[in-house]
Amino acid sequence: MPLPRWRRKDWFASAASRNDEAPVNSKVRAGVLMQPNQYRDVRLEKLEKLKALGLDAWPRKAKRTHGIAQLTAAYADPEGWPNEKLEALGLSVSAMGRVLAIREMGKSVFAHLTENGEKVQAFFRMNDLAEPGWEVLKLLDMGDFISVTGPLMRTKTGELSIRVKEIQFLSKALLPLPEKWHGLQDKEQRYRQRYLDLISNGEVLKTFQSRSRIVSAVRRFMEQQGYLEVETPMMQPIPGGATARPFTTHHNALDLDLYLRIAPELYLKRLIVGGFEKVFEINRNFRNEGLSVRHNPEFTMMEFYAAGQDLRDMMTLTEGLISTVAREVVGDEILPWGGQKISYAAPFRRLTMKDAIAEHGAIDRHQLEDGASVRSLARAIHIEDVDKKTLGILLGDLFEHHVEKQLIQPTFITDYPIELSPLTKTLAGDDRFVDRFELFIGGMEIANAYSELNDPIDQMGRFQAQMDEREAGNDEAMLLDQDFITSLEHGLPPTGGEGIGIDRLVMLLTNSQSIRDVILFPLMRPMKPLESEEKE
RNA sequence: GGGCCCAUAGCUCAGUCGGUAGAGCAGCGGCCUUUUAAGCCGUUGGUCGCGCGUUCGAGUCGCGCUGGGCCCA
Repeated sequence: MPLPRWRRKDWFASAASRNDEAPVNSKVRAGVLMQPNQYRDVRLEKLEKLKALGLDAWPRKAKRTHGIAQLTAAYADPEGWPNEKLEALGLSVSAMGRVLAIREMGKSVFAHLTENGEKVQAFFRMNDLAEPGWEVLKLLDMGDFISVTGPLMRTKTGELSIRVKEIQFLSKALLPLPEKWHGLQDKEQRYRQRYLDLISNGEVLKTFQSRSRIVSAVRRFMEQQGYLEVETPMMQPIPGGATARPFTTHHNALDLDLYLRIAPELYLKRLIVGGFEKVFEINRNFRNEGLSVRHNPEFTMMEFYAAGQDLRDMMTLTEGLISTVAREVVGDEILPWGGQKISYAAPFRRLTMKDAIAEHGAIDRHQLEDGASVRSLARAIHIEDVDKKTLGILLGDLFEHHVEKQLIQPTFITDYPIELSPLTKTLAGDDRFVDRFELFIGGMEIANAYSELNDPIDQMGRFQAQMDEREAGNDEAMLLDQDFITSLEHGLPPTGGEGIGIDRLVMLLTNSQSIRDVILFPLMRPMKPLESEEKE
């Protein structure tokens, strides 16, 4: 049996030599493959000197009695801890961190150590350092991880500092950090080498720490509401639950083509059929589409379903969730968004799709009831194939054009055309529209909720309509999932369901204008391999 | 997919009308035992993203390509 591709010796080499005619972008490859480099050479020499002093540049464990945050929280206040009191305390601490600034002053040196976004000053004096401390200090570079040990003190300017008696190298950095004042600005390099972005741009670390807290607060809120977190397949034989093009993959042992999920929806509903009352899932979806400031091909979505509930319940929960998370994580319900302010205080505004088009498009409401006038409104904004499209789809087009970007304050849009919503119950009394809302904030779609369609016969008809669309060439139309229909035939109770885009929520709460600023490693075209490697 | 913009030292950026490539930070050497982007003196470092063209001469002008950004679809 042949070895799998990745086990074969030549695989890395052949993978690396693809596109070998293409030129290399030299800007982003500095240091990547141990190319000669002025900075590394100097630091390698220092490394040799460390070894000559009998020191390990990469020991197994750091000497550490306190985290830097712990020290600053306890002792940074100059009122409570004036220098005399600190000296009298006589506490010797060991702290570790990355060296982000070094200020040499002859026979004394100041450095800032950072750990987890917090920093503390280390004060080295020739006379204070135990042998061979001064020799070791001369080998220190910015970017190195070190541990320092000594008593706490306060400098003349009042800054809490460690009067260092002992230095321990923890990790010698061979490459230099970006410029200390401006940080790393080049967007490409910030995304490709996110670690450098995190080290040198303090706000970036804060944003991603906020992201973690937001996800955690969302999870806590859902659990408090009685929802159970579940995990459903990310690899699906029939990608369903949304209209989008999927990524394909393959399982070898079963010789089975699979799709990365575009949504967990159909599996979560099966769980409600199976007897779960309230479930949620926070996980990645994958959609094979272009990139923009609001789209990354893999993105994080929370979907949740509650038996016995409808759209109104979902609205209440959503308002509560978002305003609570804003308060808990950011500490306020009114937050900046670009040059504007957004109020996350519940309740959010509610508006039907038609009313929204009328209001924001300055269009007479009656024109939206009549097919001919809707078509002419659509032509006026250069919608393609107007004559082939149904009224509902054209309403969606009008909404997108006139309204979406205008919805800065949180707004629930309701009463969606049935054509846009194959998995949703119709409105009582008007089967051209469905019981669905989308929540818009900051001009972005943040959430999408339904009173879930639980009539298997109706659902089969909707799938049929989607398959017809597929026949007609729309490769984003949904595929028939027979097993899902079967589950509905066993009985899905009335169910409220919703998806919330976590990345976009994080964008709003951290005032980040691009989704790439809230995804640690956004999708990038890979760098081309180096020529030197190919010439082996 | 279409349009516009960007790519110069490790990083942040200048570079005029086409005439042998510059600064700050970082690095290296020196001075400085309480500094805060420390300061002062000296100094190393360049495939100007890649290729082709125009020209006596291209970082600069033209075309193509690569990567990235923004806007639109």
